[in-house]
Amino acid sequence: MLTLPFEEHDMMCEPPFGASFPRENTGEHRKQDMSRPAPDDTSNSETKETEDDSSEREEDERDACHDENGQSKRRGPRKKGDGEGRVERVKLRRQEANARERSRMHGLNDALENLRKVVPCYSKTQKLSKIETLRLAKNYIWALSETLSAGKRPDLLSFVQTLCKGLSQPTTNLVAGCLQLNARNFLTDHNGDMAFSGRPSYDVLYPYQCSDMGTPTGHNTGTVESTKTFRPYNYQGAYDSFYEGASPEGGSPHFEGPLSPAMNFSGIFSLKHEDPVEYGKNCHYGMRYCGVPTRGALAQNSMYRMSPDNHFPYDLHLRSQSIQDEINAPFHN
DNA sequence: TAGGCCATCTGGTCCT
DNA sequence: AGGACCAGATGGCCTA
Repeated sequence: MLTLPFEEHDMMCEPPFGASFPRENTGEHRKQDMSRPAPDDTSNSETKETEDDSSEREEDERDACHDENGQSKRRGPRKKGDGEGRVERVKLRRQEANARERSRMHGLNDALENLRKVVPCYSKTQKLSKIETLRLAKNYIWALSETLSAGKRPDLLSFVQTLCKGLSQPTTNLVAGCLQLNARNFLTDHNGDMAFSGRPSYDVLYPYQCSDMGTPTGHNTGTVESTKTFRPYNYQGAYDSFYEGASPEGGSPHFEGPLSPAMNFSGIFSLKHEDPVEYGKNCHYGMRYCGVPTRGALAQNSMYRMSPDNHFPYDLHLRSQSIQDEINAPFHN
């Protein structure tokens, strides 16, 4: 059963046996196919082979099978009619199989895209790679499981360290950027384990101005676009959102805005989302110096904000003093 | 230009 | 027999 329409294709130009067979002769045809994943490309008239061409080629290939004496290696009568019909059926089945395979892979990619939306670092403009998406999702699940089993709020750093475990450097930077933390603090050691490097330097403490929600200064391996579009993690000290979260399947958020992390980090986590515009306004995530004009407004809403008198290593200041104390505790000890 | 990522084609294998 | 799934090969695109 076909799930997608299919068109004539040049696939039969391929060598008859095995994808590993050298394809020097098919390179030009393949170039045109590769230019666009859409199945319609297969209808390209320049690459399309007629049935007659195909049959003739098969005949040529048969004739080409000669021994050193020029004698054909093929024995017996040729069933030309049946052969053509069979070739046609084989060709048709191959086209159908290709269409199904494309459809299957598209479904797989759709699922992966949905997964991207529910892991902490999501952007329409700069997507995580497939492998990184899977790794981050695994880490995310692991981190959430740890949180649940511990039965208490985790500290931000250990959570992010778990989140970034095994991720590539660029992805670590992106995730760190989403969380408004510096990637250096989450770098893996030589064994692949996370290693916290200690108190960050000044540029880590004050990596950027409030107007920019991007990746921390000096660690932006992403594009300029990414620094504008990644919305930071929301480390929010509130359990109440936990049961409000939409299911990843049914409530998968769709942000038309620049970006959206899929969750709040709140000790307990949820998929609750805020207006993307508000993310830009609120400067929720500390690690940024929030400008004076917005500071007053931020005082009520920001999870973290710069504060000259607090002792948190990142100079983060929590809205809730109790939460702040809890998170700061490990660093005071 | 090399390397990473991706989409697609392809043949093999398993299952219904 | 035919569909689903898988892995290898290939070439295009993008970025450092």
